[in-house]
Formats: sequence, structure tokens, C-alpha cells
Amino acid sequence: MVTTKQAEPREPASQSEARCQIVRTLDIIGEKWSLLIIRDAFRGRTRFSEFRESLGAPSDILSARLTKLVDAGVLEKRAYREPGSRERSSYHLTESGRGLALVVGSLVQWGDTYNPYSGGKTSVLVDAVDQRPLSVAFVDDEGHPVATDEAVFVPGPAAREPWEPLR
Amino acid sequence: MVTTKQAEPREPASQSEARCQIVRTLDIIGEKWSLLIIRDAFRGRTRFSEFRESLGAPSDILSARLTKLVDAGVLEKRAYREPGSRERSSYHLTESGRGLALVVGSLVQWGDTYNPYSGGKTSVLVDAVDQRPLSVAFVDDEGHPVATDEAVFVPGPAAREPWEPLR
DNA sequence: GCGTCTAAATTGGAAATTCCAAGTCAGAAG
DNA sequence: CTTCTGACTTGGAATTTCCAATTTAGACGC
Repeated sequence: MVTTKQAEPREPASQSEARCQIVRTLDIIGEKWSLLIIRDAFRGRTRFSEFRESLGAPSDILSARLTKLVDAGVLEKRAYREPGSRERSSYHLTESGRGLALVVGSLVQWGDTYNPYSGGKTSVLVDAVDQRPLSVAFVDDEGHPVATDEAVFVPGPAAREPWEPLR
Repeated sequence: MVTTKQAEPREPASQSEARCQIVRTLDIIGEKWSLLIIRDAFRGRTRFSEFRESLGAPSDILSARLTKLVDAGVLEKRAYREPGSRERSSYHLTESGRGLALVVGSLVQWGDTYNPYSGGKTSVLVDAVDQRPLSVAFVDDEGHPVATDEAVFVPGPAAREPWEPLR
């Protein structure tokens, strides 16, 4: 039970309305285990027990994270029934969740590039159709790749104070 | 004080040797505040006091994170001297740290796409040369963009067990 | 010397989060 | 009605984060 705070209207798990996109995003996927759950979801895992075994995360935390990701619209809860068993829940990436492929992909790519594991890669990104290797990159509005060091973050309309773009 | 462990040869802060690239990456940038420090670094902030004021993070945590990011090779510690002041430290993205632009960019893009803030974007990604807007995307080995839902993660050589690629 | 100033930490203790082991719940099978 | 099993809860310990107060180390004036 989640300690029913007295008073406190409490919307249905409202997301943070932080100005910064990164803060809002990390409020959803930034806690311990969340991104690993999502990684596992991209590997086709869907059940509580699969996540539990693969991650080794505490079951109460896993439960809380799955609920949070469902509330945030990243995962979707479905029912399944194994023959001879009662109905249970499974968790599937939503459209929004599949959108995190770029986040997961860039984390994987950074790890491969700057902190490679001597034994090789556990996970490789390929085209679903022809299996050719893919990478994550910046592209301009015409779909042409742009070198990483040519991209800069500049203040948008919601910025409270300007900053000097790096480089 | 950081409890000087007796003995313990101590390599230069050995990273986790986890098989999974995401685990290795999150071991470096997955703790609270780390990615926001890096975001700020991309906004040109370099000093302890700048990070402190901009983030509102506790100073002990900020100190610990900066040290960890320096040890991990993401940030680099430099000395600067304000006229009439003693020498102090500033923190700058290394090559490895600048490589995190894709991670930060994909987090920003996901926030914009799936959890937009009513007031607009705080941060926009543009080409440093001609200021045209950029996005983060999957590209094949010839530099052609590939639709997000066409990318899948498949087991690499270091995978301990195979999995069904999603979709 | 001595006291003051300031940015960058460090420290002690409270609060929140995570971990772990054990327990509950709900249907299915016997 | 007893057992089994996957999906959670629960209580309490361990760890991490938070907060306020303090320390540190040079620069400055005296």
C-alpha cells in the first residue's frame, strides 16, 4: 500500500511538467532498473518472471517500475493465459516505448565505442529486413548524416536563459 | 573522506566489466544527476558553482558525480584562475563525453515527441555551421536513414543466450 | 603575522530509495 | 481442501540522497 497521504488531490500519476525534456524523460526512465527493463523488452521479454530472472532486480522494485512504465505509457499491460494456468499479465512496448529504441541504441553505441567489453558485444543493432548493421547518428532535415561534433544544443523557446552553444 | 581502503592497488577507477553495453554505460552515467551534469556541460557550463546553481543538486552529490565522471573519462578537470582569485577547477567534456551528444539528443527528442511540454522546447539540436535543425536517427552503413521501427537488437558474440528480435 | 572573503568541497544526521527474505493472493490441478 | 506457481506485498535492513553546517585553501587588506 502506498501510504494514502491525507488531502493531496493527486492526479492519476501525472508526469512531471518540467521544462527540460531530459528531466521529463528521466522522470520516466531514469530510476534504477527502468532502462534495463526497456532493454529487455526490446529483446522480446514480456513477463514479470522473465524480467526478474534476466535482471535479478528485487521483485518489489520490478513491480513498481513496471507499474510506473505502464502509467507513463511506455509499456502496455496485457493478459495472457498459459494452458493449464490462470490468467497473468505481460508487458509490451507501446509506440512510445518503441520510440526509446534510439535512446537504447545510443547508449549501446556509446558503450561499444568508449567502453568496449573485451569479450565483444552482447547486443547489435541491425535492419530488421536485410540484417545490415545500423548505427545511431545525427541527420539533417533532408536525411543526410551529420558528424557528431557538428551538432550543438541551442536554447529553444522555453529556455529561461540563453547559453553559449558549445564549440 | 572517502575511507582510504587499505591495500587495494587501485587502477584509475576501473569501470564495471559488465557484458552488456547498457549496464556499463549506466554504471557511468546512470546515477541521479549525472546526465543532467552532462546536459549542462553541453550548454557550456564548466564550474562547480554553475552546475550547483543550475541543477540545485546537493553539493556533496555534485562533488561525487564530478569526480566519478572525471574518473570515467567523460569529463576532464582543468584549472582556471579568475583575476584576484586562487586557482580553481573547471570540468570540460572530453572526446568521450562529447560522444554522449547522441544519448542526450535522443533523450531530448523522445521527450519532445512523446511528452512535449506545453511551453515549447528548452533545448533544440542544430547544425553548428548553418543552424539547421537536426534529429537523431538510425542510419545504415551507407549513411542512409532507416525508419525507427525497422531497427532491431540482435544478440552479439558476447550474448550468453539468444533472443527473438522484436518484430 | 591575523582576520576576512570565496568557491569547492566535506561532514553528520535525517529522509528517501533500494534491497532482501518472507509472506500473501488467486486461480488451476489433483 | 490441499498443493503448486507466478505475480506481486510487506517489514525491516542497507544504501543512497538530501540538507545544513563546516572545513579547506589560497587572495586580499591590514
